[in-house]
Amino acid sequence: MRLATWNVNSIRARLERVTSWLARNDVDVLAVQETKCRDRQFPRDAFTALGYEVLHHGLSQWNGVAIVSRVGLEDPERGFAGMPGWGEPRAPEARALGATCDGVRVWSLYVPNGRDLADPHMEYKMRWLRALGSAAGSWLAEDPGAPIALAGDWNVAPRDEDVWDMADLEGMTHVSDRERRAFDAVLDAGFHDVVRPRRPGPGVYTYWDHQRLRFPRGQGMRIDFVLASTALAERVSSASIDRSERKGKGASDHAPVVVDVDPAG
DNA sequence: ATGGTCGGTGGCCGA
Repeated sequence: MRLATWNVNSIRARLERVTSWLARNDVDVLAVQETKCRDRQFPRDAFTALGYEVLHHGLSQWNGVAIVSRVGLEDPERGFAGMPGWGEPRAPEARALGATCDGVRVWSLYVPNGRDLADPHMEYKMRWLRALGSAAGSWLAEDPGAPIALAGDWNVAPRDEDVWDMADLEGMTHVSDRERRAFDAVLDAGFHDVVRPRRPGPGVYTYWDHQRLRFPRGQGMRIDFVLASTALAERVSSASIDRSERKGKGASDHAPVVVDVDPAG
């Protein structure tokens, strides 16, 4: 099974890019983030025409997550148990969507952007990450051999080599110690970054800000991950980042991350 | 030169 994750930064603006990429790359399951639309606005027909089923969770013009699959899409879950909300009063946002695809529990995740270390959004991001780690840990406590993929835009660059220059990012979000600790807590709960061992850095990124000409300058960050449970990680045969999708007019600011998974033994 | 671009939307907000 070929599994991918991609923050598309508006599915309606990116529809041609995404569908043609799917058709060219033989992808079975795509976890999508930042669809930026409500359910009724999601362009389903373009995917069903290619033989995919679509599961979408969107509540407004912000956020929005989807899973597109041609190998099944069972037991949908919108949000996870204990997922924090935002606002006053607190309300859940469309940032997490789970479904089982050919026996693999796939989560499409869009971790909140902290904006600034002193911004209230930062506390929200921390709450959200900790709750995700806790939920993911409980799934494995229940079934240690479960094949689970936590796929998405984590808005955290967990190691120094995941960014172009730590000096340029001093005092910024994505690289702070507490964000990194929260990310590492998910790994400690029994999950594995299956891309880095196969795509060693430095200079391997998934995101380049549209602002400040980050892409032409090679100033990227690796913030999109497929974190696989041990049982799933053992089945991963290859992994890559399709940097070519960041090129040209009409590109998202993120590139797709692709993982190949062997059939269950 | 400390900005530069893209989305959503509706006359700014979010990344």
